[in-house]
Amino acid sequence: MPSDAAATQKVRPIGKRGEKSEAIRESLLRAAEHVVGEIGYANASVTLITQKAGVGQGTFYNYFQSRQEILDALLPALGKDMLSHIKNAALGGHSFAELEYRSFRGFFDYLEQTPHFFRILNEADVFAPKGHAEHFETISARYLRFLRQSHQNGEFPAFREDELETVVFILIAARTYLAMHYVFGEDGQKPLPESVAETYIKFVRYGLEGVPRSADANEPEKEKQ
Amino acid sequence: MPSDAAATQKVRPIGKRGEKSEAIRESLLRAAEHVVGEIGYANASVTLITQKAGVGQGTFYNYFQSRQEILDALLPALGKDMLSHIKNAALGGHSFAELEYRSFRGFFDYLEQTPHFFRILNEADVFAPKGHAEHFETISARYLRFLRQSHQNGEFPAFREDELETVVFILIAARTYLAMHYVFGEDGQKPLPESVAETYIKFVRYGLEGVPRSADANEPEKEKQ
Amino acid sequence: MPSDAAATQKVRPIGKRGEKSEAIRESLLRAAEHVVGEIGYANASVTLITQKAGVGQGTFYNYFQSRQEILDALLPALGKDMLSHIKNAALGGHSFAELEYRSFRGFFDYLEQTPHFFRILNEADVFAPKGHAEHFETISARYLRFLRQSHQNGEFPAFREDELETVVFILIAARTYLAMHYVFGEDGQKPLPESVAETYIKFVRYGLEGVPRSADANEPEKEKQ
Amino acid sequence: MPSDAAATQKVRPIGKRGEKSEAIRESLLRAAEHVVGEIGYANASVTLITQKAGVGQGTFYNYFQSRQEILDALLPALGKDMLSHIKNAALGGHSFAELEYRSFRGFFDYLEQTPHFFRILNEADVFAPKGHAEHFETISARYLRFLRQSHQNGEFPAFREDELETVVFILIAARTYLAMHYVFGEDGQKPLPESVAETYIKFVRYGLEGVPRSADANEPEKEKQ
DNA sequence: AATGAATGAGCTTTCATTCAT
DNA sequence: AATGAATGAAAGCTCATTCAT
Repeated sequence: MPSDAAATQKVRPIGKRGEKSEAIRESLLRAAEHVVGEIGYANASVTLITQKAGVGQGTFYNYFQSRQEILDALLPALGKDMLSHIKNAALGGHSFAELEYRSFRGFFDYLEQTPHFFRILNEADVFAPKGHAEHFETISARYLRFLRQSHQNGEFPAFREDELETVVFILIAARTYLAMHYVFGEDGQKPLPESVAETYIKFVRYGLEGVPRSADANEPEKEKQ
Repeated sequence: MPSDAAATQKVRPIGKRGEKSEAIRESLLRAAEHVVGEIGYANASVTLITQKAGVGQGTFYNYFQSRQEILDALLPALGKDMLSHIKNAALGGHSFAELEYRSFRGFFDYLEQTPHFFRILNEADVFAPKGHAEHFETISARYLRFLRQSHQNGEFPAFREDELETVVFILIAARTYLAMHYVFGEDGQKPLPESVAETYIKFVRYGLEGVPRSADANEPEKEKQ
Repeated sequence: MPSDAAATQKVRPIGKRGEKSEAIRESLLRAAEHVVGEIGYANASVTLITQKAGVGQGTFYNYFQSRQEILDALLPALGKDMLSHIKNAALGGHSFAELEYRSFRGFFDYLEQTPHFFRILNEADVFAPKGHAEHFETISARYLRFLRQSHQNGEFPAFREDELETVVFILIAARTYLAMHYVFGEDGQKPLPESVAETYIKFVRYGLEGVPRSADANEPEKEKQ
Repeated sequence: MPSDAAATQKVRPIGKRGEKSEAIRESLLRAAEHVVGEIGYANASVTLITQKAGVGQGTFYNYFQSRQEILDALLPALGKDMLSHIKNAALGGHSFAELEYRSFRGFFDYLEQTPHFFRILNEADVFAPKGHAEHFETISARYLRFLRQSHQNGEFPAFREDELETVVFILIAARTYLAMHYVFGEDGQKPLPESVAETYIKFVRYGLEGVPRSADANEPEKEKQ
């Protein structure tokens, strides 16, 4: 639930000591998320973040050692969010193709409801390399586990297990670029066109599972819903 | 040959007026390329660039209207370079798979000999959006033309022509991320492992061309060279 | 008491928070006054001002949004000073002529003890137009009120009330130019010669009040003091 | 005749050597006049001036030793113009009042047809002090001669000759301020209201010549024209 | 004599971080 | 622990002037 009303959030002091501490930290992270999401890492000044968080400027340094530290903390925090969203979205799928399709859609759902996320993700590579690496590590590891499992279940036998990592990178890359171009392209944010999702899943299924060469394949058997 | 020794290059005045002018402009671009490649757009100050170029600070503004302008000029200039390199690399291929494989290798060759390029490419999205958009436009258009031609030659009949754009984005994304992780991963620059290239091309071929499900496919028939 | 020794003033922190703040702001204004008074608006750099004020450069922007802002603040601040000085000087006068004479002298007294003022006033027209307009508005309005009152008391019946504004401009102009030439002329600052003051007041009295043509007028009845 | 079409003037080479030289110098002065008149001394860069003059940047320094030099040359050059215009305007007047009135109008005529002039005059005090002093010297000397003559002819007997200088400063000041407020006030340039001219001349005539105290003077006998 | 590119001093402004309160 | 004022390094950019051609 990274959403939140726009204006300055005032930290409401809660009961125990540590809880208040935690609340401020949270508040700063939330504020940073908004600020970065709106104006980018480059312009996310400590002043802006603390203002949005409703705390004094100096307070910042009681919770983070440097501006860079909070920037690096941003993506991993959101990443967890995203992962759990995707996990949910994938529930109920059975075959690899089903699961992949659902999680693909889950990813784009998440983007739609968390518009800041993509900018944070995208710029992190440059501005929060540590955070980016950590995030990437996490999601690619999970993705890899998923592929391995499918592989052990006998899917895409044309690939050796040690090839799966490469495939993971390709799939993550694809998602990201498709988001970049179709969702966050020139004129504001739009939903991903269904046709793009279908082309993607077709390409991936064929790529991994293979398909008869003669393919009359223009009606991919995406899950009936 | 954008490479060059590290230290300050001194501009040697050449014969005619315009030639010298051109030489300085070139020199500044070259310097910017180095600086950005090494420390990123964010830290590429005009001072650093002019120092590296061996000219006075003020001189910069005789050739570029602003710092941003040279940053935006960087990628398109290098992009041309890259494209012609890849074109060369692809010469002699016949089938889609052959051409794709060769140009894929060509891309990674280029990265190897132009180590700055990747950082410039990667950060451009954030720091030189105009330049990045222009570059992306160019390469995806070319890529699309290539896919369309193959499609008209009867390759990957499982895809409709209007799906090819999506495929192009996936392929470009894949290259980029593979470069990011295998070539510019944690410990300095390394060549792309051949196994990764093979996995990539296998995935793409299957993805587009299809393959018998029973695939004994672990010996991809990449072109014999 | 805007006077002060030349060198860097060190801000002595006073008791309460707000007081110190106010002290620094004052200090900056005072410093700006000195700097502008000595080398003119054009050369009054933020660096110079903060140095003279004895604070760090960045501190400046905690108190003023821009260099221009402090420049615009200068004249209105001093203008208030001047007005109250003149008001004081005029106390006790009765007729128009008496009041005018006293306030004229008051003006020149003020210049004498606030030597920076004149340059600030003079250049403001160009460098701090907002401040200048505000100042001019204030003093001409006050002057006009004064003339109107005298007029209602039956003085200078040769003029209609709507002519008084024009007269005000003439009188302000006269003061300013006389200061420019006699006080701040070529060789440093000098007091206004009494003879000039007398000529001025004679000219104004005749101009407004009239005088017998045959005037034996070389002994103007300026107030006996 | 300082007027001239707007765009870049191209210097047309004329017959003799020295003439061309003179033409370029003239051209630069003319250009500077325009530039300063439009954007003020502060923003009148050498580049702008040479561009407007249609000569190379470097050429400037063949004709003036510094930017300041041309700025100082500006007002005296225009001042001559103005003086001859005023002289013309005054032709035919007989009494002091007549002559003064005519030259006063002549001054405002000149402003009307040479709109740049006032800005140049006004800012010169700050930006071209040498030029300003020279100009002021010239015009006040001439004015003084005029007053002296009238004085010797028996006008304003209430004043001693040594008082006339002070009067001159007052009169020049008055003109300038009236121009500033009525002609170049807030909303662009406007002609001087006739009523202001009348008030001025009335004030001056009375001031110098005296008038019966009982004055029913609201119909000043300005010259019948 | 005319040129215009090269230069660097100097400007205003931003902002992460420190630290006294 | 919370604060916010103070700080100064560093940035982009302008422009009068020089000078080689």
